[in-house]
Amino acid sequence: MDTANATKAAIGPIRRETLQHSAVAELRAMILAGELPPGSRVPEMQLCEQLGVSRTPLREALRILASENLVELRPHRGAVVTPIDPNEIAAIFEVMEALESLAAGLACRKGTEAEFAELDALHDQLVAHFQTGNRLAYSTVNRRVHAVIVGMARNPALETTYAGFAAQILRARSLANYDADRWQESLTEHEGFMTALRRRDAAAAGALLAEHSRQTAKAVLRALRGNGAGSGSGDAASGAA
Amino acid sequence: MDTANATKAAIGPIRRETLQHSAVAELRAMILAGELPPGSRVPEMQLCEQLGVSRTPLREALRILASENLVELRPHRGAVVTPIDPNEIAAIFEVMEALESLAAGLACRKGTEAEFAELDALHDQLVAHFQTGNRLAYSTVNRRVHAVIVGMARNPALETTYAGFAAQILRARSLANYDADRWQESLTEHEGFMTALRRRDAAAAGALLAEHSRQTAKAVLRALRGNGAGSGSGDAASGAA
DNA sequence: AATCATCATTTTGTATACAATCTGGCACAA
DNA sequence: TTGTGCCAGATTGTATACAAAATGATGATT
Repeated sequence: MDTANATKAAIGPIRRETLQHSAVAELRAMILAGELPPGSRVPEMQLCEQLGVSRTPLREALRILASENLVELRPHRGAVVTPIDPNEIAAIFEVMEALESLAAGLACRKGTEAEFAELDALHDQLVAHFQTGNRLAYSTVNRRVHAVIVGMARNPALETTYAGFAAQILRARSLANYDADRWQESLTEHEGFMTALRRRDAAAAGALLAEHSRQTAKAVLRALRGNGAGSGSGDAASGAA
Repeated sequence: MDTANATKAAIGPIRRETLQHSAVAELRAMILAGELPPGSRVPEMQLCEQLGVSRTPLREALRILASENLVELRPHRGAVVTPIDPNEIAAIFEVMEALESLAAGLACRKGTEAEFAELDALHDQLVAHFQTGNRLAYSTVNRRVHAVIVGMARNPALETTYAGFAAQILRARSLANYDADRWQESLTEHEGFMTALRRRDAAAAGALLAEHSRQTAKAVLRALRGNGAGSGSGDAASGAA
């Protein structure tokens, strides 16, 4: 059957993406880009004509996004883009700290030479973007560095969980441009755990990445709370960062 | 959340649960009970008449279960109950170890006296069930102990993530009755981390719960692989437990 | 004037009908 | 016999129509 498919595929790459799948991708992009701001209502019919699909695939897409915590579904009351609750973000960072530490340790033991080389290359880009002052490029490469480290852990469960939390944090960051001083600190911390990674020192790398995560959390949360951009109601928010 | 629901329910228990929601609950129960065995195909129409709902809510329910990794959806090819892949389970246990350790540490700092008392009571039940030889009751209480600890961490993100992984592990356990010797070991480990928890010793509790998780992983994976019940293809499975 | 009940509008939840795709088997030719 | 192309059945993806619930406004009553 490979030959049959190959023949057909060679002639025409049969468009084979379900509408719901592309709807999920598009909506997720919209939300992560801040196009649909946190807390905004998301009427189904409006999105239908916006995306050019009917309600059925759109609703299924919303269910998927709800499972990623990108939207909230209230029965009979519609969907809203999940508001950024500083307490939720603080909680996510608590878990992220553990995940990054785990990832770093596993990466030291399971990463390939090629991956370590890629990490080095990415880190060089990071330094370059810092010196150029290109903030957007820096944070893009920054995310990629962490993603590569997580990937090196050879753990799909970890990877999926990490990606979900990373998306939430990205959303939180986008609405609170955080401290400029933090930039220098961040790079210094990157230098630190990169050194540990180059030595394949699992314990040190884990500890340093955890510390990096903790400092990032502190900065993001300070920006979030200072900004007052969140829509959540504060509670036991103190002890988190 | 119980209190909020209780308030409304107290005035008028307007039993209005959407069909999709109850369909999710019922299907999830079926899957976790092993009624729908891992790997089995799940034709939509068959489930429709079995649950007495139409395809629309059922499909949305399947999407939700897919996001929990309880079913897999292949486009145009239907859904199957997610097969138990020992490598996947090993990966989940790796993450669980980190999560349990995190939870124990946080629980020591954030748990209330009432919760610690509840833990003690549950532990007593655990001992009783062990002495009685009631294995089913033991494992039920066992799960509850861990759930309470996780709940004491006051971290919704952690709680949700933990619950998802716990469900997967439960499924894996159900199809491989694991070692009887393990039972005694398990109880001993429970005694250990309970002692640490009573002292509110976050570091020790974290370490002991991580160790407990690691030992459980080893036993479950040995049973899984010995049984040959999984459908996955083996790879880099060795270093996990 | 304020409060409560009632109703119309709007939005979501569900069912069903139609279109596209996959699977398996059959006939036909080499 | 073996391989290929094609067709029929079954299953999924999508659209639309209908039912139920929530929201907001309107009017009556106190």
